[in-house]
Amino acid sequence: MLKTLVKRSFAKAWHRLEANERVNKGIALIEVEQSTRPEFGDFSSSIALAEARNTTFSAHELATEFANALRTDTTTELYSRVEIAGPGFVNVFLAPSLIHSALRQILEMGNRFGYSTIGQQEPLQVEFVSSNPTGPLTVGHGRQAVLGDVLASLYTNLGYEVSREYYFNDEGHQIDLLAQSLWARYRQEFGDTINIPEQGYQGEYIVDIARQVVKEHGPSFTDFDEQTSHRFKQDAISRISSMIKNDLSLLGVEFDSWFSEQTLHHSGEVTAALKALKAHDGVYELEGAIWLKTEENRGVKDSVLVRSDGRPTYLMVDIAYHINKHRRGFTHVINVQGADHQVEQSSMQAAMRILGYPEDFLDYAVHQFVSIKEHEKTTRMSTRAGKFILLNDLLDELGRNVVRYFMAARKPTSHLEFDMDLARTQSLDNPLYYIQYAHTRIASIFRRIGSPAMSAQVDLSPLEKREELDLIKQLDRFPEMLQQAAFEFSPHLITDYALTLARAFHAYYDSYRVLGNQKRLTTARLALLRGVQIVVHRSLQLLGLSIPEEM
RNA sequence: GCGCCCGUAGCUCAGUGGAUUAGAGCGUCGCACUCCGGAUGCGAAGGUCGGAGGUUCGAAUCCUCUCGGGCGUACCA
Repeated sequence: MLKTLVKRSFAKAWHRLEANERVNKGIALIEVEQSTRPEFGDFSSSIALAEARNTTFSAHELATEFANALRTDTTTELYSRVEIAGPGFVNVFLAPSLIHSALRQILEMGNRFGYSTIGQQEPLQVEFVSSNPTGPLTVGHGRQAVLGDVLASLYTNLGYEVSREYYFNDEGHQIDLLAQSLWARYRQEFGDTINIPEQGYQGEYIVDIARQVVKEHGPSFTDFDEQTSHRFKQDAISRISSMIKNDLSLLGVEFDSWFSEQTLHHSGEVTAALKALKAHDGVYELEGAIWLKTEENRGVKDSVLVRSDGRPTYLMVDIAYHINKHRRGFTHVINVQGADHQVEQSSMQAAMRILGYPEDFLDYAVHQFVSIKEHEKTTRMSTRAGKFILLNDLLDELGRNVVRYFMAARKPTSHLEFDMDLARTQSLDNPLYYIQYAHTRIASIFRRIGSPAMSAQVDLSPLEKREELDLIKQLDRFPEMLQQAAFEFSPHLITDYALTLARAFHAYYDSYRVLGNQKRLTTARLALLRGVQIVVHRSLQLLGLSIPEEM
């Protein structure tokens, strides 16, 4: 990577500068950044400005010294020019041959470009969606599904051994309510006036399920006894979870494992988890309940683990679940969750601390909510009231690619306003198609010439236009951007990057002709297009979007 | 009250310490096709980066206060 090379050379030059007695030794942080304007070169450093105070030089004098140190480094031929500008910036202009070598590397790597081995195959789990099987997925879940799925791909790309998991709350109060709601709807089919419980589920889908039960079993369930309750529970769960799986699959999201909450209860892991917390002095009793000591973390008060009637809370079970994850050998766990789970996140982190797990074991990728804007009206989601826009409806109308793109293109910590009218009427002006079109145009030119294999040995020296060198520099940034997107839980960096790259490509392609009489030039430009194609391909792939050859 | 997130162009959003032109898409207005796919390109108009202080050589970006919006603040899950 170009930046790495530059940074290394800067560090070396700075090291030599430290021989000067007017400079303090060994504390400078070498910062290199990509220049924002062409006249500032390719990379620049403000190190002289930041470090002048640790020397007896002025910032400008220090920059001069530093620039000289860079220029006299004869071991490399990185720069065509080194300049000082403004109050003390040092700007370097890369030699074209160096930039060409970056493209050569991309051609050599092909579709492996951007992969990294940082993760060293460490087992990492991404847990996401994990919606209760009490109703179909909403657009909010859709955002989480896309976020989790892309993060999982990103970490795979960084060399982690990634597993996607869905945690299934198939036990507890909400499930009881679900069964009761289904029972009420079932009896209503026979004209009985049984009401849905106050906090129960009102959605139309419960009616559909009730009708199916009627169809299969008739009026045979006359009382809501233990057996019927159990039956309705399992029936509702299995039907709703297959709805959920179906929606996810339409979105292109596949899980490696589905973890059932019931298993934690049956295996005794919940009890064991409580015991472990007790052994670490992490709990206390008050008013007949057992509480977790959260040490007033981020303004969050202590939470109940075991109710006074002896039943464990959701948090208690969740702690057992995380112990289970740790035992399964995951060294990193990323939980993707909505912003409404803040308290749980703090409590869980506290529990992990109490149990002595490493600080980096558990991370939360938090995302804000989604609202749908349609005809100037904004609708918010609420599952229980039965008023929500279903992910399924969105997929039906817009298709997997558009939905995934819109969900991924926003910074997760920002509220996402999904503009239906825009998504519909402008689907042809959609940025997604603009990116895909870049790939298509390149695919088309290679089809036309019979798609010869592109050798990395090709002579790239004819690539001397500023647009060509800029394109290569953009391609070269790809791996670094991917790392940032992964570590900052920010898939939108990929969509931003891809859009910028596509723009640069379209502009270039419009003003320079690739196929021509000059063989060397044509070959070199084809190599450049291949490089762009590789990176666009990889971007779309990581986002889970289709990569069209034709549109 | 307390905690977290957000406030940047008409709309939807990037940018979270760097250089007297703060970016993109959509929308508006104008221009460019005998040419590798026009799902394209070029240009224009449009912003005191919610407000006020502060830190710094340097602030949309960091700190404090403040105004506005969202989400929490359950012996719900």
